[in-house]
Amino acid sequence: MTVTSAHDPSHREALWELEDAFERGDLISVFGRCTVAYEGRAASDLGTGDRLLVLKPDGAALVHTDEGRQPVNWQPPGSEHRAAVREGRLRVRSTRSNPDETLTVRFDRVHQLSAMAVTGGRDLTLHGSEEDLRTRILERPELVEPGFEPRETERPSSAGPMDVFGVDADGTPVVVELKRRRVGPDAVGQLARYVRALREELGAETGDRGDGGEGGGETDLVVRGVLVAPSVTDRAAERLVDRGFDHVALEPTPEG
Amino acid sequence: MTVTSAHDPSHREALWELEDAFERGDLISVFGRCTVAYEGRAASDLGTGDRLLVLKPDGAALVHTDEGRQPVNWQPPGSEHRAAVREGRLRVRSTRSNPDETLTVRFDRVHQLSAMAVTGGRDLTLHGSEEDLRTRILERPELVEPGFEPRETERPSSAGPMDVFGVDADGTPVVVELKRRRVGPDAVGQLARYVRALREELGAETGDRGDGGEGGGETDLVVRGVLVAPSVTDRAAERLVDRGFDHVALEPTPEG
DNA sequence: GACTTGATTTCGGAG
DNA sequence: CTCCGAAGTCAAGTC
Repeated sequence: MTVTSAHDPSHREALWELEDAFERGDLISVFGRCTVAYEGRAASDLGTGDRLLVLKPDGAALVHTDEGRQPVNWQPPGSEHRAAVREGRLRVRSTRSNPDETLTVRFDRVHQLSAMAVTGGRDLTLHGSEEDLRTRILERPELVEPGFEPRETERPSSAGPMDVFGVDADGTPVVVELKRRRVGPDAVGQLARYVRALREELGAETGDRGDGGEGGGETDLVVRGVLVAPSVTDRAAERLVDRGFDHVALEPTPEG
Repeated sequence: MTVTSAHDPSHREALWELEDAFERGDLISVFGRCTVAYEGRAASDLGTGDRLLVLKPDGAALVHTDEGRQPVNWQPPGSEHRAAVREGRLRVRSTRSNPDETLTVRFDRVHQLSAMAVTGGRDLTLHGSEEDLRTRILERPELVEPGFEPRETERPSSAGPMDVFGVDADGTPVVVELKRRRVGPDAVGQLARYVRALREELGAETGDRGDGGEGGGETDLVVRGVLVAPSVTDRAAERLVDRGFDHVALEPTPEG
């Protein structure tokens, strides 16, 4: 494992090290006093201060301050890094196209520069995702409700693919929307789109009533909607009732 | 500006440096060969490999590989960092509560460790956000349509606050939903929620017709919905027509 | 605290 | 390439 490291390098030295590191495909970390400018989908400016710049061989660039999980400025993978000394400062610029975006970091001083070749070991195994929830339901459909029979996942519709499509004990079609965590009103809207699309597809007699809510009631709903999530917000619960949909409380993995 | 730097430190040396850096409130960068384990809202494991660990004094922790804008593992601000030598490895652990989450990085070897005190210079001026779009519309309402009069921003409703509420040239109430970029069907659903809520609030005669789409037409809509965004997807456009809403093509800043 | 929405969201998959 | 939805989304503002 080769690690390059330079303490308080001159701009020239830093430039050489950066260009070598770009060439080698290293992962790079630069501490220094700098300004940052971004222009692309939006535009931003950041005054002088000490920050950490991370440059990745895939084109990603991250400018981090001492706070926050998010970089204060960045450039996504696919960008191209270039470095130069301009007007007495070390300028690092990352550009990409589609959309055209440019991130420019200008260093007054570079305090510390490190670079390391990094390959492999990128495969993360994650548990507790929405896919885990789907697997759980397909293996134990009764967790949705007794008699539920999944028929298809990612079933296409004019509104896009629905998470799980199946039928209940009465043979009534059921659209199931899965969420790995507590959900708000948007998820109900999403479920409603799929249910509506399926009702239209099946030529359901009821059209899309059930919207109005009060009074009418959900007579002869030929397509049911079920939201499977650990819990729902109050507003989401209201909308579920309005639409005549059901909520099933379920975690992506057994006992959290 | 004080920068601490250690090349190929022993675990003991790295531990001392880390603990000092925690004490000083430094921003820390660690290159090394490590495994990563996460447990909390979900759970994940990452096998041995060379990575960059960034530790912030606000509690944020980031594990970066050579690819991607996103860290492969992380801990949000508010966590607490601790370091120790265990079983011949340098273990760095960040924990937080609510939700209870733990990130554990175990280093076989530390290649390079740097730390620097970083304060201030965190104020970013960003242009091109949704707020800029709102400002633009409030200053030049005719960009929405001739005769449009904004009356309120963030107007509350049972469905949440609407971006802009106003009236058109005929005095008809208008709900405006703003998006800084091209939008899909979800934005139309969001607008529909606000429009429906306002119709109910105003005791509108039409309820929420206009859904069925074909035929009926949008007779006597007492509340209009306008989506302001640079552009919309085909599916979103269909839903706009279904609902009887309008789209106004507008960028958050002049000549984007 | 919970809730809602925006974001230079990023990311992955399908068409 | 665009479109669509998930994410350990994060982060900000409000209640």
